[in-house]
Amino acid sequence: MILPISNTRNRLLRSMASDDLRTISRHLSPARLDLRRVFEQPGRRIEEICFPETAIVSVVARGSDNRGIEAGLIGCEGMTGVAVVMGDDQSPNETYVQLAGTGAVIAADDLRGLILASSTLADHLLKYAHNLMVQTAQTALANGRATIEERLARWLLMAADRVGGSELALTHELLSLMLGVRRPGVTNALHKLEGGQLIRAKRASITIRDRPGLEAIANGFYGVAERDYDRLFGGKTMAANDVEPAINLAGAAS
Amino acid sequence: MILPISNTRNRLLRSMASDDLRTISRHLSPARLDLRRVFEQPGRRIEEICFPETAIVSVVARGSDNRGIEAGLIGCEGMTGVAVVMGDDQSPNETYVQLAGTGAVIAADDLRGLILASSTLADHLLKYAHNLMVQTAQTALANGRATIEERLARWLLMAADRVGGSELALTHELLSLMLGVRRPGVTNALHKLEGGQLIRAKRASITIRDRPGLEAIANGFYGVAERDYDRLFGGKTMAANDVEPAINLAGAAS
DNA sequence: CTATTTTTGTTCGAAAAGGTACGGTTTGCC
DNA sequence: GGCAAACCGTACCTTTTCGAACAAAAATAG
Repeated sequence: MILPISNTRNRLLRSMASDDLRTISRHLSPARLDLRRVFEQPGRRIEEICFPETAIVSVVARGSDNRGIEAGLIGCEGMTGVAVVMGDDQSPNETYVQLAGTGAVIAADDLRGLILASSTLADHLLKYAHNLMVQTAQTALANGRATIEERLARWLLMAADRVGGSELALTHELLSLMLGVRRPGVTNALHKLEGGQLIRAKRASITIRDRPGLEAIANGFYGVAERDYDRLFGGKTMAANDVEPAINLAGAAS
Repeated sequence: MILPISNTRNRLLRSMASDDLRTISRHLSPARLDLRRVFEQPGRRIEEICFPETAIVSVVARGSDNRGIEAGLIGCEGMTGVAVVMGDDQSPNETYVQLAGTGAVIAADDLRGLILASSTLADHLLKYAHNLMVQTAQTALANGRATIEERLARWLLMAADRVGGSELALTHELLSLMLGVRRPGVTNALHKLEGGQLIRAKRASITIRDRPGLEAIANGFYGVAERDYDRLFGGKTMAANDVEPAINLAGAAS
Protein backbone atom coordinates (compact mmCIF):
# COMPACT_ATOMS: atom_id res chain seq x y z
CA MET A 1 0.00 0.00 0.00
CA ILE A 2 2.99 2.29 -0.19
CA LEU A 3 3.05 4.39 -3.30
CA PRO A 4 6.36 5.37 -4.84
CA ILE A 5 8.15 8.30 -3.26
CA SER A 6 8.13 10.12 -6.56
CA ASN A 7 4.45 10.77 -5.90
CA THR A 8 5.19 12.24 -2.52
CA ARG A 9 3.17 15.13 -1.28
CA ASN A 10 6.30 16.84 0.06
CA ARG A 11 6.81 20.00 -1.94
CA LEU A 12 10.53 20.25 -1.33
CA LEU A 13 11.01 16.83 -2.87
CA ARG A 14 8.63 17.50 -5.73
CA SER A 15 10.32 20.75 -6.66
CA MET A 16 13.78 19.28 -7.02
CA ALA A 17 15.35 18.30 -10.33
CA SER A 18 13.91 15.01 -11.49
CA ASP A 19 17.33 13.39 -11.51
CA ASP A 20 17.84 14.35 -7.90
CA LEU A 21 14.39 13.18 -6.95
CA ARG A 22 14.99 9.82 -8.60
CA THR A 23 18.29 9.41 -6.80
CA ILE A 24 17.10 10.47 -3.38
CA SER A 25 13.99 8.32 -3.71
CA ARG A 26 16.13 5.21 -3.55
CA HIS A 27 17.20 6.17 -0.05
CA LEU A 28 13.90 7.46 1.27
CA SER A 29 11.49 5.30 3.20
CA PRO A 30 7.86 6.22 3.65
CA ALA A 31 7.06 6.43 7.32
CA ARG A 32 4.31 7.09 9.74
CA LEU A 33 5.35 10.02 11.88
CA ASP A 34 3.87 9.49 15.31
CA LEU A 35 3.41 12.25 17.85
CA ARG A 36 6.63 13.16 19.64
CA ARG A 37 8.90 11.14 17.40
CA VAL A 38 12.28 12.82 17.82
CA PHE A 39 14.59 13.70 14.94
CA GLU A 40 17.08 15.98 16.62
CA GLN A 41 18.26 16.45 20.16
CA PRO A 42 20.88 18.76 21.64
CA GLY A 43 24.28 17.13 21.89
CA ARG A 44 23.26 14.09 19.89
CA ARG A 45 24.32 13.32 16.37
CA ILE A 46 21.50 13.60 13.85
CA GLU A 47 20.90 10.12 12.48
CA GLU A 48 17.73 10.49 10.50
CA ILE A 49 16.10 13.23 8.51
CA CYS A 50 12.51 13.48 7.45
CA PHE A 51 10.46 15.13 4.73
CA PRO A 52 6.94 15.44 6.17
CA GLU A 53 3.84 14.98 4.06
CA THR A 54 0.86 15.34 6.34
CA ALA A 55 2.73 15.62 9.61
CA ILE A 56 4.05 18.73 11.28
CA VAL A 57 7.43 18.79 12.95
CA SER A 58 8.59 21.50 15.35
CA VAL A 59 12.03 22.88 16.00
CA VAL A 60 12.16 23.86 19.66
CA ALA A 61 14.86 26.06 21.15
CA ARG A 62 15.73 25.70 24.81
CA GLY A 63 17.87 27.79 27.09
CA SER A 64 20.10 26.48 29.80
CA ASP A 65 17.09 26.28 32.06
CA ASN A 66 14.20 24.20 30.90
CA ARG A 67 11.76 26.47 29.19
CA GLY A 68 11.52 25.98 25.45
CA ILE A 69 9.76 27.68 22.60
CA GLU A 70 9.10 26.82 19.01
CA ALA A 71 11.65 28.34 16.65
CA GLY A 72 10.59 26.61 13.45
CA LEU A 73 7.67 24.74 11.94
CA ILE A 74 8.26 22.13 9.26
CA GLY A 75 5.65 20.42 7.14
CA CYS A 76 5.14 19.30 3.58
CA GLU A 77 7.12 22.29 2.34
CA GLY A 78 10.37 21.30 3.99
CA MET A 79 12.61 18.92 5.82
CA THR A 80 14.25 18.40 9.19
CA GLY A 81 18.00 18.24 9.67
CA VAL A 82 19.08 21.42 7.94
CA ALA A 83 22.18 21.24 10.16
CA VAL A 84 23.30 18.29 8.05
CA VAL A 85 22.68 20.21 4.86
CA MET A 86 24.91 22.91 6.29
CA GLY A 87 27.75 20.59 7.13
CA ASP A 88 27.15 20.10 10.81
CA ASP A 89 26.05 16.87 12.46
CA GLN A 90 24.02 18.19 15.37
CA SER A 91 22.01 21.13 16.63
CA PRO A 92 21.26 22.64 20.03
CA ASN A 93 17.56 22.54 19.19
CA GLU A 94 15.10 19.74 19.64
CA THR A 95 13.10 18.61 16.64
CA TYR A 96 10.08 16.38 17.02
CA VAL A 97 6.70 15.55 15.55
CA GLN A 98 4.01 17.90 16.73
CA LEU A 99 1.11 16.65 14.70
CA ALA A 100 1.14 13.04 13.63
CA GLY A 101 0.97 12.11 9.98
CA THR A 102 3.09 10.72 7.21
CA GLY A 103 6.41 11.53 5.64
CA ALA A 104 9.55 10.08 4.16
CA VAL A 105 12.76 9.50 6.08
CA ILE A 106 16.38 9.08 5.05
CA ALA A 107 19.55 8.27 6.96
CA ALA A 108 21.64 11.38 7.58
CA ASP A 109 24.73 9.66 6.22
CA ASP A 110 22.94 8.80 3.01
CA LEU A 111 21.83 12.36 2.57
CA ARG A 112 25.34 13.62 3.19
CA GLY A 113 26.58 11.38 0.40
CA LEU A 114 23.89 12.53 -2.00
CA ILE A 115 24.64 16.17 -1.28
CA LEU A 116 28.30 15.63 -2.02
CA ALA A 117 27.43 13.89 -5.25
CA SER A 118 24.93 16.41 -6.58
CA SER A 119 25.48 20.12 -6.33
CA THR A 120 22.00 20.81 -7.66
CA LEU A 121 20.59 18.82 -4.77
CA ALA A 122 22.80 20.68 -2.32
CA ASP A 123 21.66 24.02 -3.76
CA HIS A 124 18.03 23.07 -3.56
CA LEU A 125 18.19 21.99 0.07
CA LEU A 126 20.33 24.97 1.04
CA LYS A 127 17.74 27.32 -0.33
CA TYR A 128 15.17 25.69 1.90
CA ALA A 129 17.52 25.95 4.86
CA HIS A 130 17.72 29.66 4.25
CA ASN A 131 13.98 29.92 4.09
CA LEU A 132 13.73 28.15 7.42
CA MET A 133 16.14 30.70 8.81
CA VAL A 134 13.89 33.48 7.55
CA GLN A 135 10.96 31.77 9.22
CA THR A 136 12.87 31.63 12.51
CA ALA A 137 13.68 35.33 12.24
CA GLN A 138 9.98 36.03 11.74
CA THR A 139 9.22 33.92 14.78
CA ALA A 140 11.66 36.02 16.79
CA LEU A 141 9.78 39.08 15.56
CA ALA A 142 6.38 37.69 16.45
CA ASN A 143 7.56 36.53 19.88
CA GLY A 144 8.87 39.97 20.65
CA ARG A 145 6.19 42.18 19.22
CA ALA A 146 2.91 40.39 18.61
CA THR A 147 0.02 39.74 20.98
CA ILE A 148 -1.02 36.20 21.79
CA GLU A 149 -3.96 36.49 19.42
CA GLU A 150 -1.73 37.62 16.56
CA ARG A 151 0.78 34.89 17.21
CA LEU A 152 -1.94 32.28 17.42
CA ALA A 153 -3.43 33.39 14.11
CA ARG A 154 0.02 33.24 12.56
CA TRP A 155 0.63 29.77 13.92
CA LEU A 156 -2.67 28.39 12.71
CA LEU A 157 -2.10 29.75 9.21
CA MET A 158 1.38 28.32 9.08
CA ALA A 159 0.21 24.96 10.35
CA ALA A 160 -2.66 24.83 7.88
CA ASP A 161 -0.23 25.56 5.04
CA ARG A 162 1.96 22.72 6.19
CA VAL A 163 -0.64 20.02 6.53
CA GLY A 164 -2.41 21.09 3.39
CA GLY A 165 -5.80 21.18 5.06
CA SER A 166 -7.88 23.31 7.35
CA GLU A 167 -8.32 21.00 10.29
CA LEU A 168 -5.64 20.78 12.94
CA ALA A 169 -5.80 18.10 15.60
CA LEU A 170 -4.08 19.62 18.60
CA THR A 171 -4.79 20.74 22.11
CA HIS A 172 -4.54 24.14 23.76
CA GLU A 173 -1.81 22.71 25.91
CA LEU A 174 0.35 21.91 22.87
CA LEU A 175 -0.24 25.34 21.41
CA SER A 176 0.74 26.97 24.68
CA LEU A 177 4.00 25.04 24.68
CA MET A 178 4.75 26.06 21.10
CA LEU A 179 3.93 29.71 21.59
CA GLY A 180 5.53 29.84 25.01
CA VAL A 181 2.47 31.27 26.74
CA ARG A 182 0.01 30.24 29.42
CA ARG A 183 -2.49 27.60 28.47
CA PRO A 184 -5.53 29.74 29.44
CA GLY A 185 -4.03 32.44 27.29
CA VAL A 186 -4.46 30.16 24.30
CA THR A 187 -8.00 29.25 25.31
CA ASN A 188 -8.84 32.90 25.59
CA ALA A 189 -7.32 33.86 22.24
CA LEU A 190 -9.05 30.94 20.54
CA HIS A 191 -12.36 32.18 21.88
CA LYS A 192 -11.76 35.55 20.35
CA LEU A 193 -10.97 33.98 17.00
CA GLU A 194 -14.02 31.75 17.24
CA GLY A 195 -16.16 34.75 18.18
CA GLY A 196 -15.13 36.34 14.89
CA GLN A 197 -16.13 33.18 13.00
CA LEU A 198 -12.53 32.74 11.91
CA ILE A 199 -12.14 29.24 13.29
CA ARG A 200 -14.22 26.47 14.74
CA ALA A 201 -12.85 24.75 17.81
CA LYS A 202 -13.76 21.34 19.08
CA ARG A 203 -12.02 19.31 21.70
CA ALA A 204 -8.44 18.79 20.49
CA SER A 205 -9.29 20.13 17.08
CA ILE A 206 -9.28 23.50 15.39
CA THR A 207 -10.73 24.15 11.95
CA ILE A 208 -9.97 27.24 9.96
CA ARG A 209 -13.11 28.80 8.52
CA ASP A 210 -11.90 32.16 7.27
CA ARG A 211 -8.31 32.34 6.07
CA PRO A 212 -8.32 35.96 4.94
CA GLY A 213 -9.87 36.93 8.25
CA LEU A 214 -7.13 35.13 10.13
CA GLU A 215 -4.48 36.81 8.02
CA ALA A 216 -5.99 40.15 8.89
CA ILE A 217 -5.89 39.33 12.59
CA ALA A 218 -2.27 38.15 12.24
CA ASN A 219 -1.63 41.79 11.47
CA GLY A 220 1.43 41.47 9.27
CA PHE A 221 3.13 38.78 11.30
CA TYR A 222 2.17 36.07 8.81
CA GLY A 223 3.38 35.95 5.24
CA VAL A 224 6.93 37.19 4.92
CA ALA A 225 8.60 33.77 5.04
CA GLU A 226 5.80 32.23 2.99
CA ARG A 227 6.19 34.72 0.14
CA ASP A 228 9.92 34.14 0.22
CA TYR A 229 9.33 30.41 -0.12
CA ASP A 230 7.15 30.97 -3.14
CA ARG A 231 9.78 33.16 -4.70
CA LEU A 232 12.34 30.38 -4.29
CA PHE A 233 10.31 27.32 -5.10
CA GLY A 234 7.62 28.42 -7.48
CA GLY A 235 4.47 30.39 -7.55
CA LYS A 236 1.81 28.13 -6.15
CA THR A 237 0.64 29.29 -2.78
CA MET A 238 1.39 26.93 0.02
CA ALA A 239 -2.21 26.28 0.88
CA ALA A 240 -3.04 24.99 -2.60
CA ASN A 241 -2.03 21.45 -1.95
CA ASP A 242 -4.71 18.98 -2.75
CA VAL A 243 -2.67 16.02 -3.90
CA GLU A 244 -3.48 12.77 -2.19
CA PRO A 245 -0.96 11.62 0.38
CA ALA A 246 1.67 9.30 -1.02
CA ILE A 247 1.25 6.91 1.83
CA ASN A 248 -1.95 5.12 2.52
CA LEU A 249 -1.87 4.54 6.21
CA ALA A 250 -3.95 1.39 6.03
CA GLY A 251 -1.37 -1.17 7.03
CA ALA A 252 1.55 1.09 6.22
CA ALA A 253 4.98 0.69 7.74
CA SER A 254 4.52 0.91 11.48
CA MET B 1 47.44 52.64 8.29
CA ILE B 2 45.75 49.58 6.78
CA LEU B 3 47.34 46.32 7.74
CA PRO B 4 47.06 43.26 5.50
CA ILE B 5 43.81 41.31 5.71
CA SER B 6 45.67 38.21 6.77
CA ASN B 7 46.10 39.91 10.13
CA THR B 8 42.42 40.58 10.42
CA ARG B 9 40.75 40.44 13.76
CA ASN B 10 37.74 38.64 12.27
CA ARG B 11 37.65 35.16 13.75
CA LEU B 12 35.72 33.57 10.92
CA LEU B 13 38.42 34.61 8.49
CA ARG B 14 41.24 33.62 10.82
CA SER B 15 39.83 30.17 11.42
CA MET B 16 39.60 29.22 7.77
CA ALA B 17 42.16 27.10 5.94
CA SER B 18 45.21 29.22 5.13
CA ASP B 19 44.78 28.58 1.40
CA ASP B 20 41.24 29.88 1.56
CA LEU B 21 42.28 32.87 3.63
CA ARG B 22 44.98 33.74 1.14
CA THR B 23 42.57 33.50 -1.77
CA ILE B 24 39.75 35.45 -0.19
CA SER B 25 42.15 38.13 1.01
CA ARG B 26 42.76 39.16 -2.57
CA HIS B 27 39.09 40.14 -2.85
CA LEU B 28 38.61 41.68 0.56
CA SER B 29 38.96 45.39 1.20
CA PRO B 30 39.45 46.83 4.64
CA ALA B 31 36.69 49.27 5.41
CA ARG B 32 35.40 51.60 8.00
CA LEU B 33 31.91 50.53 8.90
CA ASP B 34 29.93 53.63 9.76
CA LEU B 35 26.75 53.60 11.75
CA ARG B 36 23.71 52.54 9.69
CA ARG B 37 25.66 51.40 6.67
CA VAL B 38 23.33 48.93 4.98
CA PHE B 39 24.40 45.54 3.67
CA GLU B 40 21.05 43.89 3.04
CA GLN B 41 17.58 45.14 2.36
CA PRO B 42 14.33 43.29 1.64
CA GLY B 43 13.71 42.86 -2.07
CA ARG B 44 17.15 44.08 -3.07
CA ARG B 45 19.96 41.94 -4.36
CA ILE B 46 22.84 41.61 -1.92
CA GLU B 47 25.84 43.32 -3.52
CA GLU B 48 28.37 43.43 -0.75
CA ILE B 49 29.24 41.26 2.20
CA CYS B 50 31.24 42.20 5.25
CA PHE B 51 33.36 40.51 7.87
CA PRO B 52 33.30 42.87 10.87
CA GLU B 53 36.30 43.37 13.09
CA THR B 54 35.39 45.95 15.71
CA ALA B 55 31.96 46.84 14.34
CA ILE B 56 28.66 45.21 15.13
CA VAL B 57 26.08 44.54 12.46
CA SER B 58 22.44 43.68 13.15
CA VAL B 59 20.03 41.54 11.21
CA VAL B 60 16.59 43.04 11.68
CA ALA B 61 13.38 41.22 10.84
CA ARG B 62 10.31 43.23 9.89
CA GLY B 63 6.71 42.22 9.44
CA SER B 64 4.37 43.64 6.85
CA ASP B 65 3.74 46.54 9.15
CA ASN B 66 6.71 48.58 10.19
CA ARG B 67 7.87 47.32 13.53
CA GLY B 68 11.16 45.46 13.44
CA ILE B 69 13.26 43.52 15.87
CA GLU B 70 16.79 42.23 15.90
CA ALA B 71 17.02 38.62 14.79
CA GLY B 72 20.80 38.30 14.62
CA LEU B 73 23.94 39.99 15.84
CA ILE B 74 27.13 39.79 13.82
CA GLY B 75 30.60 40.88 14.90
CA CYS B 76 34.15 39.71 14.64
CA GLU B 77 33.00 36.09 14.86
CA GLY B 78 31.00 36.14 11.65
CA MET B 79 29.88 37.69 8.43
CA THR B 80 26.85 39.23 6.78
CA GLY B 81 25.21 37.84 3.69
CA VAL B 82 24.67 34.24 4.72
CA ALA B 83 21.88 34.20 2.13
CA VAL B 84 24.60 34.29 -0.53
CA VAL B 85 26.45 31.44 1.14
CA MET B 86 23.21 29.50 0.97
CA GLY B 87 22.67 30.12 -2.72
CA ASP B 88 20.15 32.94 -2.52
CA ASP B 89 20.77 36.50 -3.59
CA GLN B 90 18.52 38.40 -1.19
CA SER B 91 16.82 38.22 2.17
CA PRO B 92 13.62 39.66 3.66
CA ASN B 93 15.67 41.00 6.57
CA GLU B 94 17.54 44.25 6.85
CA THR B 95 21.20 44.14 7.80
CA TYR B 96 23.03 47.27 8.87
CA VAL B 97 25.81 48.52 11.09
CA GLN B 98 24.69 49.03 14.64
CA LEU B 99 27.95 50.01 16.25
CA ALA B 100 30.53 51.67 14.08
CA GLY B 101 33.97 50.14 13.67
CA THR B 102 36.11 48.36 11.15
CA GLY B 103 35.80 45.30 8.97
CA ALA B 104 36.56 43.84 5.59
CA VAL B 105 34.17 43.81 2.67
CA ILE B 106 33.89 41.71 -0.47
CA ALA B 107 31.62 41.85 -3.51
CA ALA B 108 28.89 39.23 -3.34
CA ASP B 109 29.71 38.03 -6.83
CA ASP B 110 33.34 37.52 -5.90
CA LEU B 111 32.38 35.51 -2.86
CA ARG B 112 30.02 33.37 -4.92
CA GLY B 113 32.89 32.55 -7.23
CA LEU B 114 35.22 31.67 -4.41
CA ILE B 115 32.63 29.41 -2.82
CA LEU B 116 32.17 27.55 -6.08
CA ALA B 117 35.91 27.15 -6.41
CA SER B 118 36.65 25.94 -2.88
CA SER B 119 34.48 23.45 -1.11
CA THR B 120 36.45 23.89 2.09
CA LEU B 121 35.60 27.58 2.03
CA ALA B 122 31.96 26.78 1.36
CA ASP B 123 31.91 24.33 4.27
CA HIS B 124 33.49 26.82 6.60
CA LEU B 125 31.05 29.61 5.83
CA LEU B 126 28.09 27.25 5.89
CA LYS B 127 28.95 26.17 9.38
CA TYR B 128 28.87 29.78 10.44
CA ALA B 129 25.54 30.26 8.71
CA HIS B 130 24.18 27.41 10.76
CA ASN B 131 25.50 28.97 13.93
CA LEU B 132 23.76 32.22 13.05
CA MET B 133 20.57 30.23 12.62
CA VAL B 134 21.03 28.80 16.11
CA GLN B 135 21.56 32.30 17.42
CA THR B 136 18.33 33.44 15.80
CA ALA B 137 16.48 30.53 17.37
CA GLN B 138 17.84 31.55 20.76
CA THR B 139 16.70 35.09 20.08
CA ALA B 140 13.21 33.79 19.37
CA LEU B 141 13.40 32.00 22.71
CA ALA B 142 14.56 35.05 24.61
CA ASN B 143 11.95 37.29 22.96
CA GLY B 144 9.22 34.90 23.96
CA ARG B 145 10.25 33.94 27.44
CA ALA B 146 12.77 36.29 29.01
CA THR B 147 12.20 39.52 30.90
CA ILE B 148 13.64 42.78 29.61
CA GLU B 149 16.43 42.58 32.14
CA GLU B 150 17.38 39.07 31.04
CA ARG B 151 17.29 40.01 27.40
CA LEU B 152 19.35 43.10 28.02
CA ALA B 153 22.00 41.13 29.89
CA ARG B 154 22.08 38.64 27.04
CA TRP B 155 22.45 41.36 24.46
CA LEU B 156 25.26 43.12 26.30
CA LEU B 157 27.20 39.88 26.67
CA MET B 158 26.75 39.03 23.01
CA ALA B 159 27.77 42.51 21.94
CA ALA B 160 30.84 42.49 24.18
CA ASP B 161 31.88 39.15 22.68
CA ARG B 162 31.55 40.61 19.22
CA VAL B 163 33.50 43.79 19.67
CA GLY B 164 36.15 42.08 21.76
CA GLY B 165 35.97 44.65 24.51
CA SER B 166 33.85 45.64 27.46
CA GLU B 167 32.76 49.11 26.40
CA LEU B 168 29.79 49.55 24.13
CA ALA B 169 29.02 52.94 22.63
CA LEU B 170 25.29 52.95 22.16
CA THR B 171 22.16 54.68 23.39
CA HIS B 172 19.13 53.37 25.20
CA GLU B 173 17.13 54.25 22.14
CA LEU B 174 19.18 51.92 19.95
CA LEU B 175 18.91 49.13 22.47
CA SER B 176 15.17 49.56 22.66
CA LEU B 177 14.93 49.23 18.88
CA MET B 178 17.03 46.07 18.92
CA LEU B 179 15.17 44.43 21.76
CA GLY B 180 11.81 45.62 20.53
CA VAL B 181 10.83 47.21 23.83
CA ARG B 182 10.04 50.66 25.15
CA ARG B 183 12.98 52.97 25.60
CA PRO B 184 12.25 53.66 29.29
CA GLY B 185 12.13 49.90 29.73
CA VAL B 186 15.78 49.79 28.72
CA THR B 187 16.68 52.68 31.02
CA ASN B 188 14.98 50.91 33.86
CA ALA B 189 16.66 47.55 33.24
CA LEU B 190 20.05 49.25 32.89
CA HIS B 191 19.54 50.84 36.29
CA LYS B 192 18.92 47.47 37.83
CA LEU B 193 22.09 46.10 36.28
CA GLU B 194 24.05 49.12 37.39
CA GLY B 195 22.64 48.80 40.89
CA GLY B 196 24.12 45.32 41.04
CA GLN B 197 27.51 46.70 39.94
CA LEU B 198 27.30 44.58 36.79
CA ILE B 199 27.75 47.47 34.37
CA ARG B 200 28.68 51.11 34.39
CA ALA B 201 26.57 53.42 32.26
CA LYS B 202 27.54 56.79 30.94
CA ARG B 203 25.78 58.81 28.31
CA ALA B 204 25.73 56.71 25.13
CA SER B 205 28.12 54.20 26.63
CA ILE B 206 27.83 51.04 28.65
CA THR B 207 30.77 49.24 30.20
CA ILE B 208 30.60 45.71 31.47
CA ARG B 209 32.11 45.36 34.92
CA ASP B 210 31.07 41.87 35.96
CA ARG B 211 30.67 39.33 33.19
CA PRO B 212 29.85 36.33 35.38
CA GLY B 213 27.30 38.43 37.19
CA LEU B 214 25.67 39.39 33.91
CA GLU B 215 25.60 35.79 32.81
CA ALA B 216 23.83 34.90 36.03
CA ILE B 217 21.23 37.60 35.42
CA ALA B 218 20.79 36.39 31.84
CA ASN B 219 19.43 33.31 33.50
CA GLY B 220 20.25 30.72 30.87
CA PHE B 221 19.32 32.85 27.88
CA TYR B 222 22.95 33.54 27.04
CA GLY B 223 25.44 30.90 26.01
CA VAL B 224 23.83 28.21 23.90
CA ALA B 225 24.79 29.66 20.52
CA GLU B 226 28.18 30.75 21.84
CA ARG B 227 29.10 27.27 23.04
CA ASP B 228 28.01 25.89 19.71
CA TYR B 229 30.28 28.36 17.96
CA ASP B 230 33.21 27.25 20.05
CA ARG B 231 32.46 23.63 19.26
CA LEU B 232 32.56 24.43 15.54
CA PHE B 233 35.42 26.88 15.35
CA GLY B 234 37.74 26.05 18.19
CA GLY B 235 37.94 26.28 21.89
CA LYS B 236 38.88 29.83 22.67
CA THR B 237 36.05 31.70 24.25
CA MET B 238 34.69 34.54 22.20
CA ALA B 239 35.66 37.22 24.66
CA ALA B 240 39.35 36.32 24.50
CA ASN B 241 40.16 38.54 21.60
CA ASP B 242 43.00 40.91 22.27
CA VAL B 243 44.57 41.29 18.84
CA GLU B 244 44.92 44.85 17.64
CA PRO B 245 42.40 45.94 15.02
CA ALA B 246 43.66 45.71 11.46
CA ILE B 247 42.60 49.26 10.81
CA ASN B 248 43.74 52.05 13.02
CA LEU B 249 41.05 54.67 13.08
CA ALA B 250 43.24 57.59 14.01
CA GLY B 251 41.41 59.56 16.62
CA ALA B 252 38.11 57.83 16.07
CA ALA B 253 38.31 55.50 19.04
CA SER B 254 38.11 57.94 21.90
C1' DC C 1 28.48 81.12 26.72
C1' DT C 2 23.99 80.53 25.10
C1' DA C 3 20.75 77.94 22.28
C1' DT C 4 19.63 73.67 20.46
C1' DT C 5 19.71 68.87 20.09
C1' DT C 6 20.42 64.51 22.00
C1' DT C 7 20.14 61.49 25.61
C1' DT C 8 18.50 60.03 29.91
C1' DG C 9 15.38 60.01 34.13
C1' DT C 10 10.74 59.74 35.83
C1' DT C 11 5.92 59.60 36.11
C1' DC C 12 1.01 58.18 35.25
C1' DG C 13 -2.56 55.04 34.10
C1' DA C 14 -3.76 51.14 31.04
C1' DA C 15 -3.21 46.90 28.78
C1' DA C 16 -1.34 42.44 28.31
C1' DA C 17 0.21 38.46 30.09
C1' DG C 18 1.57 35.50 34.03
C1' DG C 19 0.72 32.09 38.04
C1' DT C 20 -2.46 29.43 40.18
C1' DA C 21 -6.41 27.11 41.26
C1' DC C 22 -10.63 24.78 40.53
C1' DG C 23 -14.90 23.19 38.32
C1' DG C 24 -16.99 21.28 34.24
C1' DT C 25 -16.84 18.41 29.98
C1' DT C 26 -15.69 15.15 26.96
C1' DT C 27 -13.38 10.93 25.96
C1' DG C 28 -11.80 6.48 26.59
C1' DC C 29 -11.39 2.40 29.28
C1' DC C 30 -12.77 -1.42 32.23
C1' DG D 1 -22.47 2.46 33.30
C1' DG D 2 -19.02 4.15 36.07
C1' DC D 3 -14.33 5.68 36.67
C1' DA D 4 -10.26 7.96 35.38
C1' DA D 5 -7.87 10.74 32.48
C1' DA D 6 -7.48 14.37 29.40
C1' DC D 7 -9.04 18.64 27.95
C1' DC D 8 -11.25 22.98 28.32
C1' DG D 9 -13.59 27.16 30.69
C1' DT D 10 -13.17 30.49 34.09
C1' DA D 11 -11.85 33.26 37.95
C1' DC D 12 -8.69 35.68 40.96
C1' DC D 13 -4.77 38.62 41.86
C1' DT D 14 0.08 39.90 40.55
C1' DT D 15 3.70 41.17 37.61
C1' DT D 16 5.43 42.91 33.53
C1' DT D 17 5.28 45.79 29.89
C1' DC D 18 3.28 49.46 27.21
C1' DG D 19 2.02 54.26 25.61
C1' DA D 20 2.61 58.71 26.32
C1' DA D 21 4.21 62.72 28.13
C1' DC D 22 7.42 65.74 30.28
C1' DA D 23 11.56 67.31 32.84
C1' DA D 24 16.49 67.21 33.62
C1' DA D 25 21.07 66.66 32.18
C1' DA D 26 24.83 66.31 28.85
C1' DA D 27 26.77 67.24 24.52
C1' DT D 28 27.10 70.20 20.42
C1' DA D 29 26.87 74.20 17.47
C1' DG D 30 27.05 78.77 16.65
